[in-house]
Amino acid sequence: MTEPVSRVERKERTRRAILDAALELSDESTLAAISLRQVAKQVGIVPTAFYRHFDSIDALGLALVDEAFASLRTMMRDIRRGDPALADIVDRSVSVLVDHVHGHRAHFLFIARERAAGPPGVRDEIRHQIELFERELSTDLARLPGTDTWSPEDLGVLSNLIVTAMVSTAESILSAAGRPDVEKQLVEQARTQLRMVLVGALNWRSKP
Amino acid sequence: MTEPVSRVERKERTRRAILDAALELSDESTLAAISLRQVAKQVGIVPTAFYRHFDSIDALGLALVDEAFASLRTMMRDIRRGDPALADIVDRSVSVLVDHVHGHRAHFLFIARERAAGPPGVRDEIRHQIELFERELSTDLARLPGTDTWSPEDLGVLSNLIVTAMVSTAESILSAAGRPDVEKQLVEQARTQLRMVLVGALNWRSKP
DNA sequence: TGTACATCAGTGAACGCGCGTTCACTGATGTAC
DNA sequence: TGTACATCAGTGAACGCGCGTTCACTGATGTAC
Repeated sequence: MTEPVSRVERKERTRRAILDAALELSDESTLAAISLRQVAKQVGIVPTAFYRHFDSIDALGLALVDEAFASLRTMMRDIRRGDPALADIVDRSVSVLVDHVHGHRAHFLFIARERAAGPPGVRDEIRHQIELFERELSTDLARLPGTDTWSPEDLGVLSNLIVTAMVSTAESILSAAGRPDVEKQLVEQARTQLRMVLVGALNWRSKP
Repeated sequence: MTEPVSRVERKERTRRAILDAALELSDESTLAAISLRQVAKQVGIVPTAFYRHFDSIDALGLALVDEAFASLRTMMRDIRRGDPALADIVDRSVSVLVDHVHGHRAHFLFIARERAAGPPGVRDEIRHQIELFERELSTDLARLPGTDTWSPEDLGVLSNLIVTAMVSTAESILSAAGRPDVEKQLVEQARTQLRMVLVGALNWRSKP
């Protein structure tokens, strides 16, 4: 019993299949090295049908960036939710990050690769989105007790340090796929790093 | 008056030209997206002559990784030299890093790109080399006063955090090329981050 | 409800082009005697 | 010093292949009346 499917719905399914195929293919290489024909073949359409959905591989790349960061924002909301005590903020944050890396493996891999090697437009967009994350984190940090004496600059610097460390943690976990012992060690390392940074932060006083 | 040139010397010059051409081309894209023919054209040799020097673009990539890390080791030696007091270790390290990023711009760019998006062999080699750096840094850190009570694990974790932050700083500086005000801010940020981390480290006690 | 027409996702042939790799070659440099 | 031969970096033709893009098309779905 196959349901009847509208034209719009069918088109959306193909679009979805193209995005997934591109994600999967760039898993083993990078968007810059993927051909329109490879994507079409993987989807099971003729190469020219690609143009019904995207103008070029680059345009497809920008769509993937949007998707990936949408899922990252979900993650940030997950971390904020519950308004946890300072004591377990580290454990909670790392756990949520690790869960999302597993749940959105392809998206994380895509961002990690294209951040460094994607087409210029894609690269800029990723850089910009990460900056937005840092600013959001700054705002969150300003609400923590003990940061009253901090300058806005130092808050930004701290938030950049944390985001950098977490991006690096996510990348390491991705490359440790299939080795649970290595991953466990990486998770422990991430927690210790965040704690070290927090110890530094709590003993920090901004210059006047 | 042109000097006579030996066959060996001539070959070495062409090899050099191939490496430089690949560095320059991967500047705008990534090794995975560069063709043997593009490299040959840039060098001014016929495509087949490439094989006199390298088996494939991947082999060329590995040679570039070796080169780039050789220059990074020079940098590490520069930082260690002079056995500086704890007080200015941060300023010295950041200054040396920034100098080397400017002096070896192409190599740093190459590593930054290929670390995330290069051919698997190249990626693994870069990862391995960065690990070696972390271990070296661990050894250096163990010599600092105040780390007597630290476990080897925590030393490794700290050294990973520092290397991650410095890699990220190098990448930011590269993408701030031509904007000295932005770069100045990034350098200041790197210094503050290292100081924050050191404050954290000095107040840290490893679990028993 | 039935008919006639419009829309448009996907098709398939065709194009010129750059790709990696093979092969037999050339001619300057190097070596043995 | 002069000659005969070996080496080997670079040449150039040729190959089959996958590339992005064009174009006119098909036929199922959607819409107007």
